[in-house]
Amino acid sequence: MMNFNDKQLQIIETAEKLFASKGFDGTSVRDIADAAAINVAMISYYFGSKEKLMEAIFEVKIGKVQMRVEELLKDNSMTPIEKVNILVDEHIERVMKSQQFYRIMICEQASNKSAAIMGKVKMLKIKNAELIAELIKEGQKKGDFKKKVDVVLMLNTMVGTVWQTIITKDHYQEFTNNQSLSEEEYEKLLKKKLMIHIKALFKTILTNDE
Amino acid sequence: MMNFNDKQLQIIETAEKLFASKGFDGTSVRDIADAAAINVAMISYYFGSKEKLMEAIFEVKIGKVQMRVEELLKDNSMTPIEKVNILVDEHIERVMKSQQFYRIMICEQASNKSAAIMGKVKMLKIKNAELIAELIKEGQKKGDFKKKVDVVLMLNTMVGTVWQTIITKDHYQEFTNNQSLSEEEYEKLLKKKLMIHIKALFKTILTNDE
DNA sequence: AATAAAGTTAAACAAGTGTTTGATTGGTAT
DNA sequence: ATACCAATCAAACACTTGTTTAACTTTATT
Repeated sequence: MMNFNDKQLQIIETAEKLFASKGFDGTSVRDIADAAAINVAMISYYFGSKEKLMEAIFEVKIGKVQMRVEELLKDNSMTPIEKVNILVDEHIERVMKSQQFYRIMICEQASNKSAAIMGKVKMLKIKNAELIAELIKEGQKKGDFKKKVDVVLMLNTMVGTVWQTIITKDHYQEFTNNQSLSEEEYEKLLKKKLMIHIKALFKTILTNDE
Repeated sequence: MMNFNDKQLQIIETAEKLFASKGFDGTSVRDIADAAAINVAMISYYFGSKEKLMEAIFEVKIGKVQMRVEELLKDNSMTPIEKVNILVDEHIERVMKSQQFYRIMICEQASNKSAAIMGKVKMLKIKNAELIAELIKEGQKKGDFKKKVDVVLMLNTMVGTVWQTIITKDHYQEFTNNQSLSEEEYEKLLKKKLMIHIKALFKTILTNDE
């Protein structure tokens, strides 16, 4: 894991926003340099290349998520059920807060150009799936969860639903008669709805035996 | 709705594949021309620009989906429950079959650069949501479905789960101990799992009253 | 067969790309 | 003060981008 200095972090932050709104290819190194008020050469100087800058962005973001999830699952003052619920809430909170970044991530995953980035994402996903699978097992032993649970499909439903809701939020604001709300209020409402919706789905997935 | 001749359709088909695997910005008009064995100028000649070519791709694909959904929902030899199940199955079948195209669509949506394309996608989504909302109402009248159903969230769960499963299918093949399967077999298995999973979720969303 | 239109081409175009260079600055340690 | 090294800069580099041009072949119409 690399350590970045202030200047690098400033560039990373600026680039993250630009990549998110205009895409990786759609953003030139000069755009980044202008927005960050630095010279173009500094990007190559600090990161080696535009591609490596992107990797640095992912490294920072993914590292944070990884740490938080591990911390939560280690905590043994909570039951598996509680942990799953918090996992859902925090995932939604996180994605809603850094929508920009997740837009890049989606694009990168969808077009899987950079092997380095895909590798990082894959590692994160696998690691998380393993941790959560263990959590589920714990809950099964306690008798809280049913015996057969497909962890991957469950996580895909969470991640997928949240993503799809964010991506299409503008489409449906009209449809669901929420035009009167400010963007902030509407996002708050969406967040709340999502949390209830996904936790309800998880309850079915985890407990409804038949 | 435009009508395209054979040459145009050939270019559309080639471009679709390239855009899907390398992204819109990642694919040059020369790449397309080479792959389609035509001269670069033909793209401008037939479509006006690279951007308009992309729009043409979306027009063709979206038109097909729109028609099929409308046809299915009009059919009155089936109950609402049956229609919902078919809707799920056909969605999964469709996305699995044209994974390439859906990768572009996801990227386009995530980075919303082209207003023209976003407009087309939005129209499709709204139209479909309206049609399915009507279908749900029908089911509610018959007493098959519960009273409060959030159609948008329900659709987001379907679309999102399928998408996420496809995007990350490589990550998890190892994790779920399916390395021995060929890619074709693994996709078949995924498709089957997805259909069961989502229909189960829909059953909860549509009927589980509490 | 003559004329017009459509299709196709290689080459040129202007603009933008990521990266490197080599000079210059500013601060730190000798 | 000197030497040193990292930071910063404008400029240049080599290359790719999407699009247009103008010449040509092919096809269809009269």
